[in-house]
Amino acid sequence: MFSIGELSRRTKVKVPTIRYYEEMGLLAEAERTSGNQRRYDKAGLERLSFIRHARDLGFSIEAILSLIELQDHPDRSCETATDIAVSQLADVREKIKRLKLLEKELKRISDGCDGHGVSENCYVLASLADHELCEREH
Amino acid sequence: MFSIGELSRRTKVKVPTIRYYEEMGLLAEAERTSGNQRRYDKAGLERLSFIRHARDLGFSIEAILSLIELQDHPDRSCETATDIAVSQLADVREKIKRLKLLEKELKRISDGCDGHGVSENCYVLASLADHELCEREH
DNA sequence: CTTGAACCTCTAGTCACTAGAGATTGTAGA
DNA sequence: TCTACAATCTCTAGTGACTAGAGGTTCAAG
Repeated sequence: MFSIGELSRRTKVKVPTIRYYEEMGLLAEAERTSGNQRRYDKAGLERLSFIRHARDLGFSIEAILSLIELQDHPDRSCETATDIAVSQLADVREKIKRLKLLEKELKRISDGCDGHGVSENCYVLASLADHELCEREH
Repeated sequence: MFSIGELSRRTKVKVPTIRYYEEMGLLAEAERTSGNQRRYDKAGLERLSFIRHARDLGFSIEAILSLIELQDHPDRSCETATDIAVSQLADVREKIKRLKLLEKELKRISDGCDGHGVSENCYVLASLADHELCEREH
């Protein structure tokens, strides 16, 4: 049995965040000492690792809640879990696509400027002001 | 002179968002009709387009505030604007890098599952639970 | 038995909006 | 000119996923 601080150290999840996860129903309510402090065991550690890992992968709290519900009903099909992962993947790919376009434009913008006065037509400001200067839609 | 709704239609920025930008100091306080409704001119339209474009590129409100301040003091060097753009570009590249790692892992995860029961070792759930299954750190 | 780090709950703040209530205004058609 | 009613106004509260701080209590080492 270990304290919330120990759990925090082991999982790299901050203490208030752990309490927040409990409040959100991601973590079961922890056992308490006679003095009302939370105590965790290996199961708690594992669940928090799961949550942290899923959050790192960009899953929303809500999605994780579904995943957890699934774990607690092992009779159901794995399909839902796969659906959630697949939709997460689509999300990530969309984000990458958008960011790559932005990267291109930002590179173009920041390469165009070389430290002259703003009054003499700063390319950064001009580019932002005038969408016509973009190479493509975004 | 046009209304906030018209401005919204032209810039694709929602009406409450326009009011929010005004409150945040990104947009100057608009002129008003005798009945207290906001009226905008070409200058307002241009500034809002600038803001929208910068937001699309992921600049924070705070960064845009700096950029606007720069526009209003054309005597200063363009360097600050370039710095902001360059740091934005670094941000975007970092995000792309991270997302690509996630994409890889998510692909691996969602490919591994084919609809069998969760109890028989669903790969999605197992992967999330056990970081050891990751190909690399994230 | 004392000290002080760690813990507790609670409220409020973050960012960039978004939604809704309830009241007022602008404008097009009769 | 009157009447609808869409659009506008202000204000408050909610979103997601935390983070920060106040003020009080408990645990564990010395």
